[in-house]
Amino acid sequence: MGKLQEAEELLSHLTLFEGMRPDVRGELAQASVRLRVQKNDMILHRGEQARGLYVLVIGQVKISIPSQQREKVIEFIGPGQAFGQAVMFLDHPYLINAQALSDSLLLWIDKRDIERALEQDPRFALQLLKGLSQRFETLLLDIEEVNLKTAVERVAGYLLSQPYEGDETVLKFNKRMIASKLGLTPETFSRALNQLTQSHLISVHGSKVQMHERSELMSAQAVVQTSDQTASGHPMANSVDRRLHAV
Amino acid sequence: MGKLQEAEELLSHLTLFEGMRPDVRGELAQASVRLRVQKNDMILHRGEQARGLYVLVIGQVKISIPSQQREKVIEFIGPGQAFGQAVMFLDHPYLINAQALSDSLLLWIDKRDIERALEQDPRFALQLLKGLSQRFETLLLDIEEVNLKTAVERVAGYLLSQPYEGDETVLKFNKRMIASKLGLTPETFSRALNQLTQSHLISVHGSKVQMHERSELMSAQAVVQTSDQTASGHPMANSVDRRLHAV
DNA sequence: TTGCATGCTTGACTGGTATCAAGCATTTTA
DNA sequence: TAAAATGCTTGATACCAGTCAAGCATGCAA
Repeated sequence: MGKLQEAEELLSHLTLFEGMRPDVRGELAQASVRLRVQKNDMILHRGEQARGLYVLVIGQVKISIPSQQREKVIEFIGPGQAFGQAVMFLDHPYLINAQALSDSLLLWIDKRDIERALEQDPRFALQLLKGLSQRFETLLLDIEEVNLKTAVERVAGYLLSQPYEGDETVLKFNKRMIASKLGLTPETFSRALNQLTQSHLISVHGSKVQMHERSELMSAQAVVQTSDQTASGHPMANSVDRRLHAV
Repeated sequence: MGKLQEAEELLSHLTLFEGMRPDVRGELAQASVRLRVQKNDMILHRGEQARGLYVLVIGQVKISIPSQQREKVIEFIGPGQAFGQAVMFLDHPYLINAQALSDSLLLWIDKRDIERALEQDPRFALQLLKGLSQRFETLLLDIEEVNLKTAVERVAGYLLSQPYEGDETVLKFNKRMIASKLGLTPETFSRALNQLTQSHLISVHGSKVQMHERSELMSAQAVVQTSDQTASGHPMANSVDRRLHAV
């Protein structure tokens, strides 16, 4: 019966379970449920109670906030990433929907098994914390973008953040979804691509985008200032030193 | 020398350290640095390297994303809450600023001590995970609001979310900051309060806000749909049952 | 092949929020 | 108490993005 070995094999390749004690990982492998979903299947709905977490092994998943008028895409999940953790630890119902964008293979692990592993292996706890932290930071950056950047800037930023070959990127999702991820309507997204084209920074053919001058595109992205301006009215060479005078 | 007992006493009252093994908590208490900051002091800057985390014991702290044009307030931290964790686990520089809004007492704990405690006490890991999850959810809700609600709706929602006595709320921060938290300019915030006043839903006197009809104010808040519409084109009574046919 | 749905683009228009500017009120400083 | 800074409000205006609508291209189905 190779099922168990197979599951262990899967887990051992995922960052989330990296560095774990083999025996604890083995138990998780045994507890994990392997599931296949088809393109467009809903994996979880807003409002449902969370009973465990998901790890995507193969495929693509869309995380979004549903709304009658229009949904808001929060992020695209790729292989190796987990989702549904945050809510699991809080005993809240899900705030988000998760939908398969392609036929996918997932692992599902029950909350109780997660907590048991947590108790036995601190390295697993650390991996979970890292994963959550990563997604937290991503949300922060998204909030920053929506609040401080225009449509064209966000689109430029998105293009630059994508993997590319030569000067070409291929959009991995349909434009409607990318627009939603950037907090835009499809129309505005289309017009933003148009503007960048007019400025000779890119050219678009379907889902293929050529970026002619990455450096110029970066200036169009209007980066938000990243560090060490001394805070207005509170000059401070190094806040760590200053603040570590214990009381 | 009561310093150590004092620190232990402090920790034992904070949710983050609840349920910990006393000896591990003792070590954390010993490792923690107690620090006082004054109103308006910067506690940490964007771009700095994270070496540990902070727990607010007394006071108020503002977490914000700095920007030349205008800052974006992410959240207000109250006593008992931790901040700076997310980045700590990732070895990234901070994305945010933290500034004291009033004279405050904080604890600072070095990353290595946190990780040591993590290894020894899984309950601490769970508390950390819960804390991070909570803040993750909060960010999600903020993104939802910015994307799907108008200024007036966001202001109504904010007022309803605040603690109140009778029909009165007292705004705990200046309006400029609240506006930024809601992703608005101070002008728009002011006008939104005005609109709600014109509709006889509230009346404002300085930082005191009277909410005349909470129920009507709630309808002005235009709640986003919360659950179980069956997904367009993918009817499914209960996704858990359906998806748990393991492969 | 035709028909129909879906995805994307483009145009005209609207509207909500930001911006700029002025003025008042309150608090802080001298 | 006066002077200055800060916080807040209000008005006029601008502009960015959303909405509505039409049209085209592509892909899928009959």
